[in-house]
Amino acid sequence: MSEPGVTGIGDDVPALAGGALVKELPSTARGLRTRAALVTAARTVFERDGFLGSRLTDITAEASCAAGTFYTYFSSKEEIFAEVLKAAQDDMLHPGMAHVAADDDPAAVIEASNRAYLVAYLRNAKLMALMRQVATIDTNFEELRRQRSEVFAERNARRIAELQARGLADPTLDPLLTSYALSGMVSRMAMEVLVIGERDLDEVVEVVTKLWVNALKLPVQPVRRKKKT
Amino acid sequence: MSEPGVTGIGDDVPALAGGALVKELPSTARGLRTRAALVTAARTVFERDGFLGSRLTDITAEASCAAGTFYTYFSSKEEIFAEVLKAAQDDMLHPGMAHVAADDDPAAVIEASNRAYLVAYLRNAKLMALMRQVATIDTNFEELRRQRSEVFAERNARRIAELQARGLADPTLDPLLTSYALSGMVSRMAMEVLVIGERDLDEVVEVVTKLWVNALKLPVQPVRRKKKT
Amino acid sequence: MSEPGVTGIGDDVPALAGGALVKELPSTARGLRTRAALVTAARTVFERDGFLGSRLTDITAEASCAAGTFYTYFSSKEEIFAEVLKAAQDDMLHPGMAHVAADDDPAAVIEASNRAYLVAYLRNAKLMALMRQVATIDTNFEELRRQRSEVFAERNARRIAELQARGLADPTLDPLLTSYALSGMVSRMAMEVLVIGERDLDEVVEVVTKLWVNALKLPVQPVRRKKKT
Amino acid sequence: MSEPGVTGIGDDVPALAGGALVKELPSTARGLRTRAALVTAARTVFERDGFLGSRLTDITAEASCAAGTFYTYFSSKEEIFAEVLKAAQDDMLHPGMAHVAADDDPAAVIEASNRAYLVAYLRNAKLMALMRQVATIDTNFEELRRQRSEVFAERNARRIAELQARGLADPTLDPLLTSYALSGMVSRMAMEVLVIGERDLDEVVEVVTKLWVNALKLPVQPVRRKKKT
DNA sequence: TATGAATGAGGTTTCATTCAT
DNA sequence: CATGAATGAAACCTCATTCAT
Repeated sequence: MSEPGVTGIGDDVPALAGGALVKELPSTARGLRTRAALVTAARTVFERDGFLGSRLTDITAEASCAAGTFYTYFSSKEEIFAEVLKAAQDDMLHPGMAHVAADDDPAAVIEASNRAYLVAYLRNAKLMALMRQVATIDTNFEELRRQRSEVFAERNARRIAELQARGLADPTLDPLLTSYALSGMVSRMAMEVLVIGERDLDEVVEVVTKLWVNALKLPVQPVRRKKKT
Repeated sequence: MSEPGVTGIGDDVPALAGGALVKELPSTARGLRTRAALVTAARTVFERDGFLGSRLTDITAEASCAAGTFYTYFSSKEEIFAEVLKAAQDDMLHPGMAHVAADDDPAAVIEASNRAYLVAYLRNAKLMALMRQVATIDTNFEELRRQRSEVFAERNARRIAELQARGLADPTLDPLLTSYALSGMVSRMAMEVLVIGERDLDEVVEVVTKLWVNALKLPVQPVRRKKKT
Repeated sequence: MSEPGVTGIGDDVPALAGGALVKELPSTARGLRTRAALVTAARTVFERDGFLGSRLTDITAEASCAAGTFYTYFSSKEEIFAEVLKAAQDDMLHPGMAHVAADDDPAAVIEASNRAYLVAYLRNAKLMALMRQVATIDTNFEELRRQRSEVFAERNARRIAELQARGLADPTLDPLLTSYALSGMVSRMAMEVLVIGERDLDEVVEVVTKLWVNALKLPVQPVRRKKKT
Repeated sequence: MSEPGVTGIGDDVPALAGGALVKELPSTARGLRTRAALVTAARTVFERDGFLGSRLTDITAEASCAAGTFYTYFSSKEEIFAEVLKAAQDDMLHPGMAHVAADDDPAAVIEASNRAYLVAYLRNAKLMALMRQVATIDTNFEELRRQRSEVFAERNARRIAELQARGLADPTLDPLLTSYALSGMVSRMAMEVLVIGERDLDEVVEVVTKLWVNALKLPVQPVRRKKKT
């Protein structure tokens, strides 16, 4: 969910801290309920007050439980934030990415991919902004973010290389760097133009797709226009 | 300095707070010296520990003065940070942007522009990272950043429109959105690939320039290769 | 307790701040104990060092708790001072005002009233001095004091008007202004002569009562001397 | 000026600190000018912000001089405040107390005396409030205030004794205590009713005079009504 | 598990006072 | 005498974290 073409936050990228120090899941039903309430409350509070602006007691208050209860399940604000991300990721694993026939023309695939990404971004805009903030504060999250970008960039780089191999894309472009640049471009547009600038989704999809196509010098096929979301 | 083609941080974009509530400059030489020492110390400390990680006493210690002296010149960490930005901006007003003949082919202009931007970015990489952090923390700086992006995006949009008018660029692209996208792309590459990824400058210049050229569908002229910086 | 004839600090005069922003009472016994300890400690410290001279840490030290604990229950020195006043008020609600038969002669009523006031004043002398100090510092307490004076002045004014109606008091006196003057006189005597001047209580009671009686031109009845407290 | 019948602040009561530690007067004209400017500025600032609310730098700023200059003439806020009082006292030494023939009836003398007091009080209301505040803060000023009250109370006590000796006043009243009570009454009315309550001067003069006369049981002479101010 | 009071380190901020120029 | 920058002690206040119940 950090880069276009993505279908979830972090996908299978391993969680923070490697799992060693993280508290175990509660065994009782009540425990599970409380824990879940805390995670939900944390997302609400974080989105309302920002990561820095939130106090643990705000979160426990929002979850209607005592301050001390927090430490039954988490050991820090960072840890519960990671949990919020994970929950959101689960919620985004099935972004309903329009299935495009594998033999579709590359431009259509790119457009579908970009649209799916931007739609998901918009739906989780606040969380994305939050993630951006936390990444500048906590090195672990910065690293997490970087790892994800890399995963996606590499995936897209493979696609680009493939298109080059099929003689469809400009062969003089370095696939990985190109992928970083174009993926970053879409991600940037999502925050700056779509969310902050409040531009229309279709407009943004159109322009980034056109720029991808042009940049890669893909041959333009007879347009089979897709209906809007 | 937030977007490619830029030659300074903010250029003539007005500073934060408009100057009304800001403490006035000291009248004596000694005062000016101390104030300057604080600004220098602040940059050092901020770059070393981050904005959040820095305490005012770290700054005064670095400047070898008493804690109270800070308040003689500034009223908050935010205020001295703004001053650090301003000082850096002055330092960057003459980035030695390679002069390109006005009649040069557009690709050459774009390349020069991108190179100048990336070089300046690299030189102030830590400050840029800092700015990114502060923008996610303090709305005023976020706004400042946005205003600057806008200025540059609009400038580049005018260039693009011009190229379209001259029949050199893809006329179907919306100039402003395209500008946002491509400018953002370079800015993103600066931080992610050049600074964090530690990729070679020339490599990055080459790829972003090629992508600009392709994206705009500029005609490629016989290459007159520029010497490296 | 600010004016003669009074039987408590503020009686039913509403407390400062209306209770809206004030922290709520703790729910546990331990919390109530700590809170009470703080209020007691505050009174001790305030009476010893004055309001201005007291630091919050003096209060928490006296209450044997950590500095931060203060903020669990109060948000400022003013707030805990209001609480000290309230506690004292409760302590003074039953000043054992000598019951005087309603058909007693007015002079006897006045004497009993003045004596009750002065006795209570003496018992809370330090707190009264404190209140005087705080009223000159904090507008809210000044206002509180004023409201109380008004309440009592009006009550006494009604008594005076009644005596006038019964043909017992000088009918040319404005009841309200007279009440302000005579009530203020007793209150002043309490602080200046009784407390600071350390004069004998009976002496003061005698003179202020005689002055009230003379001033109102009450008829003097055959004296049925009351035994001293 | 602290009690009725008074014609100046402190009259000849010795100044604070006995004169030992107090800085000497400047010898040059410039010095005298600066010092005077500081005293004037101090009164302005104190009356505007209260004693506690005023910072030395506010005073020097108001006097248009440097912070350090303050210490050329005074060693503390208290010291300059004493100086403000002294200056005001000089300004009030000639309150134009209506001259009353010595053989006038006592009631007329009392009325004239009360009126003069209340008029002067009104003219210096802010300073009086200030004095009240400072007296609760600084023991020296409290003592100063007490000494003055005493001086006036004793003076008035002598008058009362005289009236008793002439068979004009109730001989059963203790002259000193009575004086304290009645003088305090007027002083109290000045602040509470005249200044804070904004009642009409004549009204207040009338009631306090009548109460004095009644309280002392002075014989009422055929009224030779004085014209109002 | 849940509670919520208690803790106290750690930062900020003020301003009377000094002193070199 | 005047200046005004520098000083630094002193107080405030917050909030993550612990722990007895």
